[in-house]
Amino acid sequence: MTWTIHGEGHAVDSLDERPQSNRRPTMRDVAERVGVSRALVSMVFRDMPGVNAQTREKIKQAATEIGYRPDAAAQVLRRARSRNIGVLFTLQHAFDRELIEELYPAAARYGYHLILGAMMPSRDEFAAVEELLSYHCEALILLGPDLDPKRLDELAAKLPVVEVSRPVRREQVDVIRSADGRGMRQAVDHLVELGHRSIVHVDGGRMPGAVERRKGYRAGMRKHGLDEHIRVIAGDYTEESGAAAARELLAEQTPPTAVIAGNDRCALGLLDSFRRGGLRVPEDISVVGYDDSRLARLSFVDLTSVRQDVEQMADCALRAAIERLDEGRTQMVDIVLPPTLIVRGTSGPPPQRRPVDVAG
Amino acid sequence: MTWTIHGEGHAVDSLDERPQSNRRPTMRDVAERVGVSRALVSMVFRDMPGVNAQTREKIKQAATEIGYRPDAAAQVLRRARSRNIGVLFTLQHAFDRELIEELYPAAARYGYHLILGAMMPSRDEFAAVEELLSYHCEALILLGPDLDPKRLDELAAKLPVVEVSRPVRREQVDVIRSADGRGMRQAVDHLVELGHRSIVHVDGGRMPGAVERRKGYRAGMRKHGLDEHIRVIAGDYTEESGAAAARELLAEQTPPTAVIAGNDRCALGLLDSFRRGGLRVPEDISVVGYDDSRLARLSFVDLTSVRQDVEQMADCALRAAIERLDEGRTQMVDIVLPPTLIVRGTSGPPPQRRPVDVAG
DNA sequence: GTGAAAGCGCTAACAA
DNA sequence: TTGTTAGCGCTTTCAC
Repeated sequence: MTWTIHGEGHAVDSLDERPQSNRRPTMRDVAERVGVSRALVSMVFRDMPGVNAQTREKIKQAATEIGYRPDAAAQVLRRARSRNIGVLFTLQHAFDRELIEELYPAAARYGYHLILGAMMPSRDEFAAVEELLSYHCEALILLGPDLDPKRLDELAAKLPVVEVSRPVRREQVDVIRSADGRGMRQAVDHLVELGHRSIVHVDGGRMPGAVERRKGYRAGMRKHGLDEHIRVIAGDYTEESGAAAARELLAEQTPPTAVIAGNDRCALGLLDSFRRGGLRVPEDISVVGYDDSRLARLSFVDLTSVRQDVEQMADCALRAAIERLDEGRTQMVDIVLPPTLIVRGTSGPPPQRRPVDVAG
Repeated sequence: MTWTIHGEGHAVDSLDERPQSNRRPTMRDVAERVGVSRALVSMVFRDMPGVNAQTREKIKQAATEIGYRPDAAAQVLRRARSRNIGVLFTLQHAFDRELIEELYPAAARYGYHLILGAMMPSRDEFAAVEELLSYHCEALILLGPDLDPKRLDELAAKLPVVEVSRPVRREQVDVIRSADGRGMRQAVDHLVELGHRSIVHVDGGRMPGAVERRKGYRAGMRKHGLDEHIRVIAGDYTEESGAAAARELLAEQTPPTAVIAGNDRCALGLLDSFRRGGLRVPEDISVVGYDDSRLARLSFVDLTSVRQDVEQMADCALRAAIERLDEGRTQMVDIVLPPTLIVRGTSGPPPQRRPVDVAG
């Protein structure tokens, strides 16, 4: 291991370097500087009415001057309510990031704070949840994590829990999701309208929404009388699973004319492997994804995909938590938002072929 | 907008549903249950010596029974040191996630806690930093964010600040990065050894590490006497910029035989567009990425790429902070870790061509 | 090996 | 409109 270090680590006579041992300014410091009581400073920082505008201004300014900043720990400790909402995420899917992005403004709108809790191979669910609870989170929003039902019930007995995307069906766990079944049916409709009949689905196994998407695919196919063309290949929402499915299909005599992937990552694997296998998309085969992720929108991917309304999902998730927190709701709620099919360049009419299966 | 709601939001006579108004158990509850003092319980939870093993056991068990969990807010408030380290990230690049993943175990090793602060379009740097400071973070690790130098100096005057990947060169800001210049030279060496001479670099503009990578590319080319083949196309670490560069190159009479991308995302754009343009990789053109991200490792991408040692970067970042916190270091440190070229399937010998530029 | 007591910085109820 | 007061749950001396 080679490294370069500029500057050695020797301590100096700590006098001016950094205001060592200079404890952080407190409310008392601000109050004394202005010559008012601490309570008044507190009111100013909580934007409470009943403080002379001039005094308010003086206090704000004094605070800035001495670099005062409210102490979240003290606030959380003292207040009856923390107004903290914990967000448990895994960052495994681009969708997580998009949701978190939307959660921030939504939380601000409702006067709540978000506390992020990462769940990772190096940090299990338990550690993450404990941390969130130790910071007085009043509710939990779960983005990706695969908590087992028992644990979920335990948590939900203590505080409001909202699952996003995973329709868990526990008595006390709210669920926000998009109508995955409907989204899939839209995808099937779209392909059928283009003239496809042999449409395969590469699914997402046990991943969030995968069951509904699979069902939606089957229902959509049946609706068009394509029962005998129904075919699901097992996958897991990864590029690899898409690539594997593509290789399987490429090896066949009569590959399908269209494939609907469980999500965009899977679609990406399909796209790449089909093209490497010599198929043109969409001329030889159509591919449809799910999520309308950043990936799908890239000009060179240009993937037809089903879009979930992330902004609204974020808002609903927060609202679900807040309804329990502030409005006394105790009944479970399962909110299903409508998805939208975004047609792009990877879907088109099927290739002309000798009418070999006009049996249907 | 359509949605389905199962269950209506009417409040019930709050008696058994959820232990309403049941304040969370405190240390006092545990102490009373066991019949000891609160101080003792505190010692047990801090794993301090000097507590009878049996008593310790009884206390732990009582705590579990009543569902006691230490209150982080109270701890942070009371303790002289929070041992919290704030991590400011953007999630724009896969690298962020990998680093965070490694930071957790590293922090645990040193007895510190991580607090995540997301910086997003919907949440500016200021809000994120304020939040971290309000939770008594003792040091800040910056992953992606593009703080301006002035702000950086201000922060560094208050607490240790460690930049990962961005060599910012401020008097008091520690930097952990990999030797991007060296990594690029390795990439150039590799391609030259394969027989390439016309090697283009699609750079990363002002993104982290881009300057060094660009310099490394130039230096590498010069080392091999390929000065006149030096060519940098402007990019920004996105797939789009790679795709644009590829289109530009495809339109040329004599495209280069190899391209080194500023990062893997850019390489992905290059790969896709080259293939769509009818070029085979690596037979017609070689492509090398940077970061060795999850993307590069996908079997169907199989990208030759330069790997940064994420685990070690995480460890160094934490150590840099801790050296200032606990060991009195006050001199800036700039740690440069060696990268490794990972050769995969997108680089190979250049195509045989009429010897048109054997001038060099 | 154990317990009593004094706050950490802040909020909220009340009094002036 | 402003000030007083009593803790929130925990840590940390210091005395027993």
